[in-house]
Amino acid sequence: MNALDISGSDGSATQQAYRRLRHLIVTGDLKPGEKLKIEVLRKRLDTGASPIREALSLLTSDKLVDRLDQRGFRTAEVSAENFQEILLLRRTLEDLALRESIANATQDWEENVVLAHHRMVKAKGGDDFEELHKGFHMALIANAPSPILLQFCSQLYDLNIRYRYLAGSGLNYQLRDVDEEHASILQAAVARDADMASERLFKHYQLTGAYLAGLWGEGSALNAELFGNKN
Amino acid sequence: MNALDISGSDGSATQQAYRRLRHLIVTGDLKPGEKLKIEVLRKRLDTGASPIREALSLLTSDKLVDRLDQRGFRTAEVSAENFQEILLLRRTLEDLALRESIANATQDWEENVVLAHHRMVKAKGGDDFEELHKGFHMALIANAPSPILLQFCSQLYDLNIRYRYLAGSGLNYQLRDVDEEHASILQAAVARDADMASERLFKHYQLTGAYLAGLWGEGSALNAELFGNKN
DNA sequence: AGAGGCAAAATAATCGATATTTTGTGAGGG
DNA sequence: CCCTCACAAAATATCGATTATTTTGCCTCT
Repeated sequence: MNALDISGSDGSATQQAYRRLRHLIVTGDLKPGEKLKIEVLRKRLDTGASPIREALSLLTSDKLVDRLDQRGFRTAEVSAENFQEILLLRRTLEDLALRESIANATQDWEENVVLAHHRMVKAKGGDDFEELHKGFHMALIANAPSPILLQFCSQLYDLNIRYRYLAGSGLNYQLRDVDEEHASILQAAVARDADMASERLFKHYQLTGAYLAGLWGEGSALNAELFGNKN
Repeated sequence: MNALDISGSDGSATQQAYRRLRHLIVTGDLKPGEKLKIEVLRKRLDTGASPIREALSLLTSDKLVDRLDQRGFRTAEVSAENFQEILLLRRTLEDLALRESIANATQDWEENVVLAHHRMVKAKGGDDFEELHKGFHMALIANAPSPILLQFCSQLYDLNIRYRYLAGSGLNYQLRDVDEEHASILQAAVARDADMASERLFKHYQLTGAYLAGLWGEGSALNAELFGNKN
């Protein structure tokens, strides 16, 4: 790669393709269940077939893409059951991780959490809010001495935001006082109060879940996305 | 693929390579941290570079292989911490899954559990005991309405048996009365007694963990495997 | 008219070769 | 004597084309 290449492209062609495809899927640009033809993607991303293929393999690990034995790839289907499962697992696993993280609290960890929160608040409404929001949640649990658990949480987080985008992004997401919820979790975590932090995180998820589940019930746009076009 | 091809090879070259590499890694034939050179593996498995590459990508999802940005692949490292984490996560997640599985018990499920147990007992000492043992454990939790959770359990199971092989297989594994442990779990599950099944499963893991951890303490062969050759 | 099967097209999987990157080695300078 | 830089060798990543598989459309036969 040329050293002068300015585009946000670090890493190999595979990595680029991975990030771009991931974004297309998470944001719903590539629809659930849509067939992913190598040739089409190759042209769209202007790269070779090998990087595409490898990127799709990587996305398979993230459960964003399904591989059909000799019939290529397609984006993972979505369903109410899948959504509920993700929500439930997140609550369980992040609670677990949060408790372990606080149990092993250090000053470094605490400062990172504060920073992550600050950055998230500052970026409210911005383009990279989503990323920073994840950053905050991951920072909270980052001190759990359990890399595998953390990776599960990260993966579930990504699966979840896909549903958020399918539900019409987080546009009117701020109806609730999410800021206050975040702040109170931060405060409990910094105070090393695992029970309180856990309780507040749990409530945060409960509300988020109710919010998104609500979009389901009312003949919403989400249903169209979910069951409309499966070309 | 030729229709007359008799070898246990269904599926694509990639799938074959995946299964064979997976076996080589889990059984310790490919040592922890060992560099996986495409060219070497290509010759060893007598296939092309592309299938090898894709198989390694798939194994990355299973956490059996690490991908180093532009420096190829190597088998995942092992460590006492990693082992303990796997053990702990398995206990937590399988307990969760078991309770959900029993809560949704059906006759089909019950019969599958009984069958899986029978097959495992029958195969004691046989070549496919390992596979059937996993079959039993997965059958227990299979009724949990949570495919993602089940997949986490399956993955953790595989990571765990890798350590068992590294500890010198399960040769003298039968010192404990594992049969009795399994039977008692089966009995509790069939009786729909979630608490008792959970308690017995937990104890089963505790004993297994102690057994394997014991191999660690005493200047064992495991340490040699773990810290000996990292070529 | 419908079912079944054959042929053609589309698509995925695989291969062989090329380009890029990393790693190892040795000479020159501090 | 050690460190740094440049070059050479090795290995990986990527490309373009070939091969194998699946799907689609059409035709025949009942």
